[in-house]
Parts: sequence; structure tokens; C-alpha cells
Amino acid sequence: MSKKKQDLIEHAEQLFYNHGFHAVGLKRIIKEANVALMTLYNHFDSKEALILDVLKKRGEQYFSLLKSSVENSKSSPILSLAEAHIDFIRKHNKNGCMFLRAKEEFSFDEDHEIFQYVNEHKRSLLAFFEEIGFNHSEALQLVLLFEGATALSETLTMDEVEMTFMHSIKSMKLQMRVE
Amino acid sequence: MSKKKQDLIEHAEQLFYNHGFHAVGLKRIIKEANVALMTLYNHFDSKEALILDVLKKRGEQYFSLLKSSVENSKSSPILSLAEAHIDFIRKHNKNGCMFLRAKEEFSFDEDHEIFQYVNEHKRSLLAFFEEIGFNHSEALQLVLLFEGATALSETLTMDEVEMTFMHSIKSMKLQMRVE
DNA sequence: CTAAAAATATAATGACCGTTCTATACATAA
DNA sequence: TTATGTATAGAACGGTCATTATATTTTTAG
Repeated sequence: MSKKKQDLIEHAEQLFYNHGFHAVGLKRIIKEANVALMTLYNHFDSKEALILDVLKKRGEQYFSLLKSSVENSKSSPILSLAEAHIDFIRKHNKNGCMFLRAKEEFSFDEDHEIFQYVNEHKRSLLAFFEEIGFNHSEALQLVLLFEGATALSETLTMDEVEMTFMHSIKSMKLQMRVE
Repeated sequence: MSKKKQDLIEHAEQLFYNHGFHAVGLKRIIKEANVALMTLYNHFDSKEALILDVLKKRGEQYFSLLKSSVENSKSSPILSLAEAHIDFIRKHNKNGCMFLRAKEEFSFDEDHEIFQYVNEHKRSLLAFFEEIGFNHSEALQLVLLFEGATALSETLTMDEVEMTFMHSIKSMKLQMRVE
């Protein structure tokens, strides 16, 4: 991937996440990324295509974080997953779930690529929890706690979030053991 | 309150919630509310003042729903609260927490009235749980579950959300009994 | 060195944005 | 009826938006 293209995606991700998709103009993105406008249009068909690429890159990063955390897990996988999720929130500054926010801002059209990608991303998270051994009910509970922690981080300190999240995770009654 | 003003607030609430604050223009709001543009500016100083009034009205409705649910509670207050929250989500179409969304779209300025109101609203929810008898840790857990349910409703069916949410609520170990 | 590819700056396009101005119509109450 | 406040339509304002066009420069590869 071109360095310019990567710069665009990374700066766009920060701007979109911090201010919203409709609120950030292309001019601001190319300015912060030090790239000409025509270079952006050379790499992306449209603003929405850029948004989609930003989300896909972020989605891949999130899942690779979860996967590596469970692979390198020394103690229980569920605690490693929870810590990985908290780490992800800590790294990105308390502005909620970017995927849900994208879905919300583009919910006028349910056939929209962005709308569909977010649904797919969320379905993948649920499926991932089931793949590594949790039953359906447990996976749903986990997703609820993960989403809750992300939302909570928008109004509370990360220490409060981590404490509450971990406490909730530990108090889950798990029917099956992983591995 | 003037009927026109009320129409504006109600239609603005729906449009903002369904499409986002930056995505919805004043023209669209006055069209759906059947109101002239100058009438809007007669009742609200600016678009952001309208947004603030929309949030305040919604916030009051939410809290009055929670309060009446716990007052008229026949069984346990926590289950009544949970059901009231689910009812609120059901009534508003699966687009997440409007307060968090407002904070996200106006997070460029932490001194912004909208930003501050949302913080206040969320602090009030936590305080409310403590006022009716839950300790701090329990109140935090409740908020996490409430936020989780709201977020979950954006990608799952309400039946799945209700089942998972209620299951999580019931499995909470409560240190103290209310009343 | 040269040819192809990528990135640049600038400007035009047409549409929409929030806000303000002007001037007219309608309502209610004294 | 007259006066006052409210609602109306329509246009203008300056600005930003995403996108496209044109033309020039820089970088890369053979």
C-alpha cells in the first residue's frame, strides 16, 4: 500500500473518530495528512469509500488484537479478551464505538455499504466468541458487556470502566470452559 | 409552550436521532414540522440551541420513565428499571444512545453546552441508581449493562437484547436490597 | 536518460449549510 | 377596530461541501 494512502487512512481515522463522519471535510483530512486533494481521489473513489476503508482497517486491527490476546493467553481466555478490549478503548480516546457511530450516521440507507459492513463486523464479533468456545447465550452476554464498556468510557474514567467491566466479566457464570 | 415550538422539537428529535445532528439541516426540520424558518429562529437562538432543547426534553422523558417505573414497581425495582429501559429502546428505533451521539458529534469543544449537558445527564443516571439504594459499585455495573443494552439494540433484534439484558441483570449479585 | 506514473496546486462546479433581512399575512386581545 | 405579537414566504448572505477538470511538477522504473 502506498505511503500516501496509508497516511490518508490513518489521519482520516483520527479525524472521523474524534469529530464524526459528516463533520469532517476532505480538506481537513488532506491538510493533516499532507496530501493533495487529487491524490485522495486517486486512491479513493469518494469520501464514503475512504470511510469504508478506514472502518475495514480498524476492524482488522481490533480482531487481530482480540485473536492474539486469546492465543497468548496465560490465564483464562475471557480475561485476556476483556483486557485486550480495555486496551483498545484506552488507545482510542473515549469517543465510543466507531463502527456503531458510522452505522448511526449512515442509517438513512440500509443497503449502504457502510451500514452493511458494520452489521457484518458486529456479527463477526458474536461469531468469534462462539468459535472460541462460548455458547450463544454467553457470547451475547459478552458482547453486551463489551459494548457497555465502550459506551461507559465516554463518560467515566478508564479506571472506573476497567474496574466495573472486569467485575462484570468475572461475575458471569460460564457454562463451559475454554480449552 | 407554543404548539409550533413543540412540533419543532419533536420532529427535530426524530430527524436528529435517525440521521445525526450534522447530517440534518434546518430546512428539513421545518419542512417536516410544517413551520416557517423564521418561526424556528423565533423560538431557538440557533441550531445548537434547538439540539440542546431536544436533548433536555428527551432526558426528562427518560428519567420520568425510570422514576415512575420504580415507583409503581410491584416486584423488584431493578427489574422494573430494566424493563423501563427496554421499553425506551423499543420506542426509539435502534439507533443507539442519542445523548452519547450528541456528545460524540460535538466533542471538538469540551466546554460546549451540548457536551456538558450529556455529561450531566450520564452523571445523573449514576446518581439516580445510588439514590434509590444501590451502592456505587452496583450503580456502575447497572450503568454498564444499560449502555450495553442500548448499543446492542443497534445490531441485534430486540428480543435478543431483552433476553441478554435481563439475564445479565438477574445474575448481578446485589449487596443490598432496595426498600 | 527517458518514459510512465504519481503527486501537486489551483480553480470551477453546483449544491447545501446556518443565519439574517424584508415584507406580508394572520392571530388574538384591548 | 386597532394594536400587538406571531407566523409566513422568499431571497440574500458568506461559507463549506464533495467532486471534477486542467495543467504542472515530482518521483519512480526501465
